[in-house]
Amino acid sequence: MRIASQPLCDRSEHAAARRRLPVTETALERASMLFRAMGDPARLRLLGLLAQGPACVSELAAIEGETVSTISQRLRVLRNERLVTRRREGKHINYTLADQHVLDLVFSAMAHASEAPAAAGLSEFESTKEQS
Amino acid sequence: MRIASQPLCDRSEHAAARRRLPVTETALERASMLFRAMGDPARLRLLGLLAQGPACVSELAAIEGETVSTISQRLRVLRNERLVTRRREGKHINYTLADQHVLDLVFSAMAHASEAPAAAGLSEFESTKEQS
DNA sequence: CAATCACTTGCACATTTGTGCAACTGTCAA
DNA sequence: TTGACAGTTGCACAAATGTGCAAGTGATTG
Repeated sequence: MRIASQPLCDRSEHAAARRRLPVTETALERASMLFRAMGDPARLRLLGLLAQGPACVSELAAIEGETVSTISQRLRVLRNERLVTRRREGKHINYTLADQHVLDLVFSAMAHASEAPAAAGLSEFESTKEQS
Repeated sequence: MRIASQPLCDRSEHAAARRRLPVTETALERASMLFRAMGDPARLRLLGLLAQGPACVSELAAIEGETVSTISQRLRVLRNERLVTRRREGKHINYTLADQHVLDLVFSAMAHASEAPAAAGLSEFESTKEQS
């Protein structure tokens, strides 16, 4: 089930023109897990809140208007990808962004997102100015 | 079903300590869609390939050992988030990374991912050095 | 000790997502 | 026009994901 059944085009010139990039398979796998963790509005909003300062679960639950359980689950996903860090302080457990890196990621994404008003009815072909 | 039913802790000092951040709800929504699009190993691998140069669908299908249909679907998701661009050239349609921005995002993620060897059995609390 | 607060987790359920097949559109060449 | 090639899309199905409830852990207080 992994073999392309349709006939292939022959475009090996392009393959030759590729730049070499150090992209290992495992790094790619991890990066995708990281993106997936951030790929949920609710979780991303949580990161946004934590970007403004540390907070405990029930605090976040109150702000979001969700159950503590739900928030805890969301934080668990973020924690699994080391996006947030947890520290016990007396009765509560405080969550914080793991590092500035995370924030950069979020801002980069928002920058990209605000450049183009999302995809809806974009023309079939963005530009069409070259020879056959 | 959106009201926290458990008793809340009172930590308003933290709320006061938050830094202001211009994070609109729609920007956040879009960013999460973007992350979601990148949150799949197969699609991220596609971005990795395109980072090395433009390619057409069947070329990518051959490299990945997948059906043309599958690759096309994956590219569609990336295209919806404006991560890649498409241009007809004769018989084929060439895909390219939309901009350098995208590459930065991927590299940032991989940097973060390689810092910590993914989460598995990390200690319950990363650090525990403060008063009650 | 028991009671309470703060949080986590097991489970069940509905929703979303990814995939391939088959059928479609669109391009080029004879 | 016909045929071959390059991609896309509708559909159905399996797998993954997000959610809340209820029951659990762990720390603090009486």
